[in-house]
Amino acid sequence: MDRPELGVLLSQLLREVIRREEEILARAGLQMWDYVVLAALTDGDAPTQSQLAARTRRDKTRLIGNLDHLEDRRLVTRSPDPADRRNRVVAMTSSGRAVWQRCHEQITAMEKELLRPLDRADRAAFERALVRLTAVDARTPGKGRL
Amino acid sequence: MDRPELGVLLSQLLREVIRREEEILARAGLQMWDYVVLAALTDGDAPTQSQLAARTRRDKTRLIGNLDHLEDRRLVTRSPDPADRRNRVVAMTSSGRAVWQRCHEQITAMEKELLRPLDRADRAAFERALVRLTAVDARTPGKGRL
DNA sequence: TATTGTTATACTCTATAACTATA
DNA sequence: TATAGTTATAGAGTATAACAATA
Repeated sequence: MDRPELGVLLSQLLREVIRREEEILARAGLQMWDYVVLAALTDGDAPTQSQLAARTRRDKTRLIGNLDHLEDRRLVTRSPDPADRRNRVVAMTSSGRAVWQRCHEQITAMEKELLRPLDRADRAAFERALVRLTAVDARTPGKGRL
Repeated sequence: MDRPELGVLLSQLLREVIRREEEILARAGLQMWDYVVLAALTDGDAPTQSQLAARTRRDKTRLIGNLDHLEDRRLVTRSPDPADRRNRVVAMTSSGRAVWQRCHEQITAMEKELLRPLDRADRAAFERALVRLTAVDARTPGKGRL
């Protein structure tokens, strides 16, 4: 059975996911990449901005605007590391965590709604497949638009 | 069971698909969007460029560069419609079809390789799910970077 | 006047290269 | 000298508006 190419299917689906996600994030005053950066801090503080850039697969220079925005809104802090004052430790504030959590919950609900057309088995298989496929190979560095 | 958000998984996977696809297309001297436009013509000629733009969900002005490129390489033709000479009928040449076919085969092989980590049932479910999910809602018009 | 295809302009996003402050 | 973070410059990609040809 012939199906459209993966590139077509995936870009179409991702576009829709982004559209719905931006709607949610806009209500919280966040842009997509703000949220990505914020989300990367739920695992724990970033010892340096470069490290955070690598974690989010973004260029360190592109990260700065997001951090400025998040810091202005008191969702994260940048504090010089006393041990090496060139480094800035990036940490989530409690307010930042609250904003992230609210967004994350809404996104989870959005995803559930999006996947509703699938029956339970297919949905499980779909999610399992996605996780499996993205675990395959070493991630490429932080360039590009995705 | 918690999994990463769909946006993360899909963008990661799409990035990898694009990376591999660009490698294939580069060998044929095609850019990604050239290929998308070319592929859209396998279903049949486009009566107007606007119609082709809609078909590929691209802006009509962004289409022009691709058509210039494809026409230079004699992969498509643009001919004024005698019935309404404002319109240009866009058609694939036989050479264009051959180039497309070769790329398409390589891409199909690439996809098979990419999906190899999945067992047969999951792979089928994954493809079925993708097709189902992209059929859900009316496609958004031709703006944006995806 | 309206429409198709094209060109021109402005704007956004990304990549690269300076620059600063620490070490 | 080298590194983390920042700022500045240039380039690519996209959106919008103007334009020429045809209806």
